[in-house]
Amino acid sequence: MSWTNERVELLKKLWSDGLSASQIAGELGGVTRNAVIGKVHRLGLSGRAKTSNSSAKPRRPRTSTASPGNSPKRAPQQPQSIGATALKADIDQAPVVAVKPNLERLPELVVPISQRASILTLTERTCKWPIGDPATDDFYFCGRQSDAGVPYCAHHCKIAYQPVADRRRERKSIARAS
DNA sequence: CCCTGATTCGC
DNA sequence: GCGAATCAGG
Repeated sequence: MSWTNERVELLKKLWSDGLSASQIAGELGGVTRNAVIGKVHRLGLSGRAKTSNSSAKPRRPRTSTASPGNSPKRAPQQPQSIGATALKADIDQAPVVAVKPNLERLPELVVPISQRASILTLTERTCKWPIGDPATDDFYFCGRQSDAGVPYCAHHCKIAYQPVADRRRERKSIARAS
């Protein structure tokens, strides 16, 4: 992929919109976030918000990576984990909205504020399990680490994708208890 | 580990 | 000019 005018314009727009380089790379397609960052710099539009005062960055010289003689051959683009992709496919089929069972009985774990995510900070690998009431300020997403392509952290995956049989059994035992 | 942008330098 | 590799930092 080359940097056509259209792609450059889109890059400029998304960058000024505050999207991260990796997000922009995803939008554009066919480029890595490194390519995006490189282009941003060449365009001279780096450094949006984040003034980061001490702009003097001593940058160490690169430790020479390959001997000058042999052709280094870039590593192939990592094709995204097959396992994660497969799992994502499964999950996409799962009745995500329908689950979240017995929340009253399952004490919601407390997520440290620093890890909580808002709709704006969710990424491919942050847990998107909603906590609290969306209609109030007391609402956030779990935001902890999740595997690539998996929408929830390990804890919430357990809850969300608990086998139906288990849930039925659990529901029965709850009914029995009450 | 995950992520972010910044920089270098072979191509 | 391009962007992978690498760096520094959160």
